Amino acid sequence: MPQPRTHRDTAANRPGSPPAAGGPPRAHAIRAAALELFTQRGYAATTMADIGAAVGVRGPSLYKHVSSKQALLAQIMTGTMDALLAAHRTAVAGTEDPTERLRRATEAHVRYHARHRLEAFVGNREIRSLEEPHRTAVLARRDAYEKAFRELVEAGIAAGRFHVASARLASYAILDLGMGVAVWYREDGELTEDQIVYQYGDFALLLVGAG
Amino acid sequence: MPQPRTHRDTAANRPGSPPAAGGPPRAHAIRAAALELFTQRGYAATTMADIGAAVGVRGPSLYKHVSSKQALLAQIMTGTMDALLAAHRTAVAGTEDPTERLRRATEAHVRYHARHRLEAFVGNREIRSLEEPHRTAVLARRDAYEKAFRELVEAGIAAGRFHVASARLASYAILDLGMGVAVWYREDGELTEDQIVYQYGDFALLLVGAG
DNA sequence: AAGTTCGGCTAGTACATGTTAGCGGGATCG
DNA sequence: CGATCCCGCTAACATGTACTAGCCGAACTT
Repeated sequence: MPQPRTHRDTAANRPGSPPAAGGPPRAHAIRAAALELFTQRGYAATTMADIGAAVGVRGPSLYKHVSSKQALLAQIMTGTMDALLAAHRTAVAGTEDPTERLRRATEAHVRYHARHRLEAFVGNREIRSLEEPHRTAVLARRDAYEKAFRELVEAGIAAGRFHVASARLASYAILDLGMGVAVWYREDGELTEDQIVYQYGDFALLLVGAG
Repeated sequence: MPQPRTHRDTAANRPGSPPAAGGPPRAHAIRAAALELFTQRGYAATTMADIGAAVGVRGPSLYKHVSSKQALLAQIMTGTMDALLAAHRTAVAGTEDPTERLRRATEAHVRYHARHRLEAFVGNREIRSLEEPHRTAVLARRDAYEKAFRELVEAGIAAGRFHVASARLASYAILDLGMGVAVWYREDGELTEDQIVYQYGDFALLLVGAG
């Protein structure tokens, strides 16, 4: 028999807690816990009770803050894709030089996958767990992102600055490099974020035969 | 109420079917169906009934041929890692030249991920679904594979043939390239297996600054 | 002080799923 | 021709899980 339970008085529980940007703080903590668990175990293998336990609450209590497990995933995935696209646009906005544009886009890509590795990891792997209409929406953004990179490479080829047989293959390769970072990067690893970012930027230019 | 069912008479059902290598033909068909479904939906989201339906049989009937869903996954994963390690050993056996060894290892890596993309895909993504002791066994083989690549790069650096800041980073990059292939490669795509293999072999040498 | 809101909790519902038990038909073997 | 084996089936079991219903205490509001 479970013992009788009374209310817990955690820091996040107290109404006096610091009001965070981006919605109620509790909902934010739940999304963060879900993100971690989705990364570790996968969406299907994560239960609402697991997520609840991670924030010090029973499974059903989560429904006071989020509408469903699927909504939790959808928020994570669409937010991630939007952030990635925004980072890309900012990166390429500053210059018209093809080499510099590709370098900056690659650096932004890799930096995002290192700094937000959980989001990027889940964003890449759980597309199949997303139900419609969110899946279509996320896939559309993914395609747009991929296309943007491919066009960057094509522009460099057209300008005679890049020398590579297939723009498609080169852009896939660069994108895959970044996604790999989200898999193995650790903040306490032997390579710093900047080291990886700059090195991978160089790799991208080598791949397309620039300079 | 479901209608009464009688025995189906599928090709794979008839005892006179061609005896295939590698065990009873029915068990092989089940593994193949499981592989495809694990790829599409993930291990946790695939049910025994799904696998059964793919081979024209009810879920429980599968237990006449396999011992459990987990065993199905374990067979796929350990078989894949063994095949990958074997391909690597064969690839590097022919020469002592660091550049040529890295090229051949990369080509073998990429070719495996293209030709056996389902196995490679599941092998990369479902490690967390593997229970002990299989998970530890597969991870050990994965580490060995990764280490073999890193040592290939280190050997080239030591010989003064490669010029790259971090052997670890370069080997991760090369391995990630191959894994990406398993995600997007399609037999009917616009790039042939050989085109990808040779191009990626070149990419690997560019990354490590050979030549 | 009374009422309202917030956000926990337990209990319960509806359903899905891995696996076992046991049945039965057809092919093979002696 | 009878026994056995192979391999399908349905039924059932045990468990797990997303989510709903409804209760209740504490804090905030007026």
